[in-house]
Amino acid sequence: MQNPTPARRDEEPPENGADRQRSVSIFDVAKAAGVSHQTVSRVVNARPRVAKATRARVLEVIDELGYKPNRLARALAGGVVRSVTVLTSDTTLYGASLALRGIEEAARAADFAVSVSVLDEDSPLTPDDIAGRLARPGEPVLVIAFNAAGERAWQALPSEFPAAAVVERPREAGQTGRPEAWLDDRAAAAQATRYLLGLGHRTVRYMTIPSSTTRVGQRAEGWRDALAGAGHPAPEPLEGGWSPRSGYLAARAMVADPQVTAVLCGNDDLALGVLRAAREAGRDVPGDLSVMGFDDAPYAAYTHPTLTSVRLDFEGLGRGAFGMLHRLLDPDEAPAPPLWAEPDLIVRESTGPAPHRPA
Amino acid sequence: MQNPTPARRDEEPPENGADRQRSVSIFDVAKAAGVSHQTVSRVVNARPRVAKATRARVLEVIDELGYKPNRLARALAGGVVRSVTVLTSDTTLYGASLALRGIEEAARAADFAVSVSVLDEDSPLTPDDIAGRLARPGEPVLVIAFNAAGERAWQALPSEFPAAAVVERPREAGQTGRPEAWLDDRAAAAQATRYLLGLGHRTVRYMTIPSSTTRVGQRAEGWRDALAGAGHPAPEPLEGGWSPRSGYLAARAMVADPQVTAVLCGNDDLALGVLRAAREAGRDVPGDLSVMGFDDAPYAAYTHPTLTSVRLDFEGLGRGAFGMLHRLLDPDEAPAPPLWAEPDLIVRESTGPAPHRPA
DNA sequence: GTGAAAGCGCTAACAC
DNA sequence: GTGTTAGCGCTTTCAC
Repeated sequence: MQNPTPARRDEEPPENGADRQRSVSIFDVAKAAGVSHQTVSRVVNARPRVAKATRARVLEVIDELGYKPNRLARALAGGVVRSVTVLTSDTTLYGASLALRGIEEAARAADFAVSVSVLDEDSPLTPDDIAGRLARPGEPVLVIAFNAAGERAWQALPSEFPAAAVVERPREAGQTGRPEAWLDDRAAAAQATRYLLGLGHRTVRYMTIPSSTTRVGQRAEGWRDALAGAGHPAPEPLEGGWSPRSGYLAARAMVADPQVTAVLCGNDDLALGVLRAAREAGRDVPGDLSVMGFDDAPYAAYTHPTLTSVRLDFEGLGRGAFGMLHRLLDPDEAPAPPLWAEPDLIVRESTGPAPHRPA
Repeated sequence: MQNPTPARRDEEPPENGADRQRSVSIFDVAKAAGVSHQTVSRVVNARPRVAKATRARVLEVIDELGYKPNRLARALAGGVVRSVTVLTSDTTLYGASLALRGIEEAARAADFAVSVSVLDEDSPLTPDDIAGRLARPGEPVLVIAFNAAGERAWQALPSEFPAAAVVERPREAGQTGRPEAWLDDRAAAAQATRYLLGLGHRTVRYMTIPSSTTRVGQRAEGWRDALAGAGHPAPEPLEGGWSPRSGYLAARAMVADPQVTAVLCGNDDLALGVLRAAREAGRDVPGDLSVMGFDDAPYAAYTHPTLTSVRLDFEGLGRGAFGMLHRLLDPDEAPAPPLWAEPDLIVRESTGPAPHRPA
C-alpha cells in the first residue's frame, strides 16, 4: 500500500502528488534541517536545551514543510495528552449545546482535540464502559452533568481519571473536590422569585425541570430560599420535564386555579407550555397570571407574550470548565480562568403586577 | 514514571490497585492465553484463520482481563480507522444538533469514536488547516454543511480525504460524486407552498434562511417550483437569517402590506419573528395572514398561534450520513442504510384560508 | 546541546 | 492456523 521498499525515510518524498498519503513526519523535518529527530521534538515541545540557531532553523523547516505533529503518535508515546472527551447526554438541550460550544472554543484555543460521546439515559457506566469511550486510556474527561444521565456519569467516573464537569449544583462540601463549574442557579432563582414577589404576588409556584440528582434541583432551592426569606411557606412544586409539552401538561390543572398568580418555570420550554395552558384556560398573561422562564433561549423575546427569563452564560461556563481541566492537567497553566458571567434577569411581557384580589 | 525495569511484558501485572495506570495490553492477553499477540489481534478483529478452540480461549481471557484495544495504537499502526471527525459550525442550530446526535448514535453502534471540531465563520480551511483538526492524518471526516461555513469546509476538503456530508442541497450532477446526504427540502417547500396556495392564497411570500451556497437555497427553489407550477410569478423573497430576531426585522415592512396573506419561512425561528411582527402590526394570524415555519422545532406546537411547519428527520439524516461514510471506508459493510424519513407537513393554527378580499 | 536507542499498543507482511 | 518481524510517529531515557 505505502512504499513497498524496505528503506525507511531515506529517499526524497515523491515529487508529484501521486502518493499524497504519508504526511511529513518528524524525520522528514530532521533530515531537511540536518539534525536528529530528537532535536526536532525538543523544538516542537519548546524544551530548554536547544541552541538558538538550531531552533530557528528547525522552526523554519517546519514551516516550510508544513509539518504537524501526529496527535496519535504523540499520545501513544506517552507525551502530554492534548485531547479531551466530553461526555454529554443531550446535545439538543439549549444549555448543554452552548456549554459544548464553549468547551470546544477553549479547547481549540489551547490546541486540544475534543471528542464527544453521547450518554443515553440507560448507558452502562462502569469504569470499563467509560474507558471504552475514551480515545486513549487515561485521557481527560469533561462531563456535562445538567441532567441525571450526565450526573450519573460524573459520579461513576473513577477518581483516577483526570476530569472536570459542568454541574447543576456543586457537591456537598466534604466530598473529594474534583473540579466542577456551575452557574449560580440557586441565587438566580431566588432573585427571580423575589422579583415576582416584589410585583405583589402572594406567593409563587415553581415548575421543576428534572433534577440531575435525587435531591431537589438548585433552581427549586433558590425559589424556596426566596419564599422563606419573605416569610412564605413554599407551595408544592409542579413537576415538569424538559419540553414545552411537559410544561403544558403539568400546568393544566394549576391554571384553572385563580389563586395562582405567578409561576416560575425551570426553563423557557416549560414556560412556553404554561403560556399555552393559560391561554386555553382563558387566563390572561400577565394580567391574571405571571409566567417566568429560565435560560433565556433565543426565542424567549419572540413568544406571545414575550417571556421574562434569566439569562445564563452557558458558553462561558463551558470555557471555564475546560480551563479547570486544563489547569488540573498542567498546574502551571494560565492564571485564573475568565469567570463566566453572572445570571441576569431579563424582564419582558409575561410577568406583571399581581391582579387585584376580587375579595 | 512507569515501570523502571527494562523488562517488558514479562512479569505479572501488579496485584493491588497501586499502579492502575497501564491498562491490559494485547500482550497480556496473549500471554494469559498462551498464544502470540498476533493471534489475539486476529481474534479481536474477527479475522478468518484462527482455530475455533483458540478463538474461544482468547475471547475468554479477553473477557476475564477486561481487555480493550487501544484506539490510538490501532490507528497508528494503520489498521482500520474506527473514528470520525465531525466538522460542524453551529451546534445550537436545531437541525445541526440533531444531525450530530444521529451521527453519534450510528457511530457508536458501529464502534466508531467521534470527534467534533467546530467551524467559525472565518476559520481558515486550507487542507493543512483541516488536517490539523483531525485526530490522525487520513481520518475520515463528516461535515455538517447546512450553512455557509460548513459548505465551505466541504468544498475545501481535498478529495483524498475519505469524507461524507449532510448538505442542504446536492451538488450539480457531473461534479465528482462524494457521498452526500440530504433531506428533500425542495420538495417539502414545494409541498408547503402548494398547501398554502390550496388554502386560496393568491400568492405566497418566502423568507429565506441563509443559503449554504452562493445560489438560492433549496427551500426557496421548492417555493418557486410550486408557484411556477401554479402559474404564479414568484414575488421577491424576503431575506431572513437564522434567528427569530432576524425574522422579526425582515417582516416588519411586509406585514404592513395587506396584499400579503401568506408567508412561508425558511425555519421556525424566523416564523416566530414574523408572528411577532404581525401581531405588532395588528394583523391576525391566521385570519389576515398565514405564517408557516420549517423544521418543526419542539416549541412549534406551543407558540401562539401554534405553528404550521414541516417536520424533518435530521437525526435519521445524520445516521444515514454516517452510514454512507462507513460504507465508503468498508465497501462490504452493511446493506442499504435505513433511509431517513420523508419531510412531513404538520398543520397547526398559524395557517388558514385566505381572507376574503375587500375588493 | 545533541544524538542513539528503546518502546507506547497495535496491525501488516511474511514466514512456517 | 499460528508465530515472527518490522514498523506507524512520536517521546522518553540515557549517553556523549
